[in-house]
Amino acid sequence: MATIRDVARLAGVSVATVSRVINQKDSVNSETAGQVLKAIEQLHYVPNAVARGLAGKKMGIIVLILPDILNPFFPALARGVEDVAHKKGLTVILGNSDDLGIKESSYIKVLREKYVDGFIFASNTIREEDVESLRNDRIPIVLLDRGLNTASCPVIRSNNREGAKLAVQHLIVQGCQKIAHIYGPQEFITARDRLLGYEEVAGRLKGYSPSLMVSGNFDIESGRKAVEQLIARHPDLDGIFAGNDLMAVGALKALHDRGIRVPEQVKVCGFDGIGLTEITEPELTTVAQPVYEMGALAARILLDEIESGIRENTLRELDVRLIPRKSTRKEET
Amino acid sequence: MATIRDVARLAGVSVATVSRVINQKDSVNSETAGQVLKAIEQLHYVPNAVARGLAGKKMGIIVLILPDILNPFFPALARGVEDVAHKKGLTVILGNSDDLGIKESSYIKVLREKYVDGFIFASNTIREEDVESLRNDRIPIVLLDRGLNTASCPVIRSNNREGAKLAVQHLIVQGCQKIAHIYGPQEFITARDRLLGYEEVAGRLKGYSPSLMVSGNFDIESGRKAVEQLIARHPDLDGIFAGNDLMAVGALKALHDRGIRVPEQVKVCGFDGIGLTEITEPELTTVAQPVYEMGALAARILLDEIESGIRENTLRELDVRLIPRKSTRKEET
DNA sequence: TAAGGTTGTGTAACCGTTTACATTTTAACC
DNA sequence: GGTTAAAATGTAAACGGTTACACAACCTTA
Repeated sequence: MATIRDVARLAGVSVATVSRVINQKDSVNSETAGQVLKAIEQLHYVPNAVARGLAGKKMGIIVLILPDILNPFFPALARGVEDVAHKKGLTVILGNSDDLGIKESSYIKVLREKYVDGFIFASNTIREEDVESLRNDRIPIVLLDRGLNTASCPVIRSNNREGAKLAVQHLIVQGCQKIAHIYGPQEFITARDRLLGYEEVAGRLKGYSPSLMVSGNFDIESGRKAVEQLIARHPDLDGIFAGNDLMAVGALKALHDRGIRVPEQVKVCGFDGIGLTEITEPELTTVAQPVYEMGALAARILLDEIESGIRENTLRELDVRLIPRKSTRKEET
Repeated sequence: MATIRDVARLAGVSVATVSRVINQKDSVNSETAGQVLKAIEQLHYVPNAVARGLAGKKMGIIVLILPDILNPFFPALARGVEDVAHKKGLTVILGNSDDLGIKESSYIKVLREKYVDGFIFASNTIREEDVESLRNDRIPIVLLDRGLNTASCPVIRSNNREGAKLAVQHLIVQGCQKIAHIYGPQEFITARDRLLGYEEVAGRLKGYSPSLMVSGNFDIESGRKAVEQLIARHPDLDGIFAGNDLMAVGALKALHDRGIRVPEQVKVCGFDGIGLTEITEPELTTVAQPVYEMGALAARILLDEIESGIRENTLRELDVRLIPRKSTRKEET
């Protein structure tokens, strides 16, 4: 592999000049630049990223830490990040944290020494101290789905509360009168906001009772179990709003197993808009988050900060949209 | 951040000695080593990975190139790779190629200059020349799902042909007599092998006809269309072996739309074993590949080669296993 | 006891860039 | 033409490690 010195020699200039041409920094006589370019061409010279990284403390790499790429919510996020990064010539390192603060810290420790340009955390367990320490070293960060309190960096999330309200209102319009909610782990702000949205709308219903809210873990199995509880408590329930799609799928399964027909007897609505929702029978109504766009936006914000060095610690809340499908269809009379 | 020179100064030795202690190379007096260790501790010194990378041409990074992380087959693969890599202290760069040779080349070009330690290609379109050029630079590679001809590097895949035979035999045992096959793009060896396995077993059936084989694209929509064709040609067909799970899901949908009941009238079997298969109604029988293990194995082989420098260009074919579910259930009489 | 091995350590070159600073050349103005 | 600013280029010191080579001190061994 040719080095910058080879190029300099062939072009009859110093390495500094070659570097200037490559980076289009400072001024270079256009004729000289031509010589250099020709030499670069001739030697098939490509600048070495590691040497650059060492000198400039930036490797052209961003890191995406998420809980688990196996969770069907995250591939779209990852793809959004990667597409934007790749377009700008950066590469993406992927880390699965399993929502373990320790694992996150370990990624940060290792990657910091690799001079990565920035981090995107889609994981809910990042430690405040880790964020602080990265900020101190002026390493850009973008957070997904975190609370406002962490106002020291840009945060992206979607409008979970509004989404939940949309879901419940939709169920009402479709004729439901007794609507239950399976909520996710309350340490996640997303789960809290969805619960709040539910309460705001469903709380006004005549048939409402706090016992219509049961907890789940954001996975299929817990959705299933939640339905068992709900049916026992409220045999007359006619609508379920699940805190995410996986739990909604579990609910669908439990209802099917008990011979309760969806949507005729009970209508079900999920949240997230993952691909699975088009595959269930009946297809699942859901409140779709713009997951790919969230990833892409996170990457763009991160890259902007990397390029400009300017922090914009704004909170961006993206709009969600309801996708009505068969699982909440009103029977034609 | 402290550097190796700070440590050397504090310990009263040369940087070479510090380096020796860190890397446990060459011999160092144990007393001296103690001093160095103490200094390292005291300064919270962590070696800089980029400087190391520049000197040693290895950044402690491996690359996983796959067609598209959105395809539900790949997250498990990625997770397998990442878990093994993370355990050994390496990080993983992820690239989506969209099965475009150009995109793969572009990743290779960029990443080579980042001194990545090795590549795993789960993408079917890597150019022979790219493989060659990496091999020439002694950069380790592992290939997934490629043919034998590319015998210049380790290849991992699962036993697609046996799996297809398992699937068809299972359908026969469940009572099917006229079994169709929806095959994937024939430029993929996986799709070819599955087709061969199908022909080998189904070809012996009385009702067999070449027109029972129709093509698909490994996606849901093409599975749907394939069924339309099949039903038109063979209204009496009673079994479908789809070349992958996504097409099987499409088949299920098309059958459902036409009011054909699964498994009573037609039985359906997929291939891959992705999570979706547990969510359909009826749940989908499938031939499961050990996807996570394939990823983990690929990473282990790669890391072995990185550590030892020894190439073992073997082809490993992993066993698949049939998971019988409702979509092929025989009605009790 | 002289020759030949180990063991332990330091010196300095090297990996391939960027960039602060110095120096030279050119342009611009009165 | 002389002064000054701007443009163009070169020199060499970072960036933070690894490692070939040299050398000293201490053992062996015949």
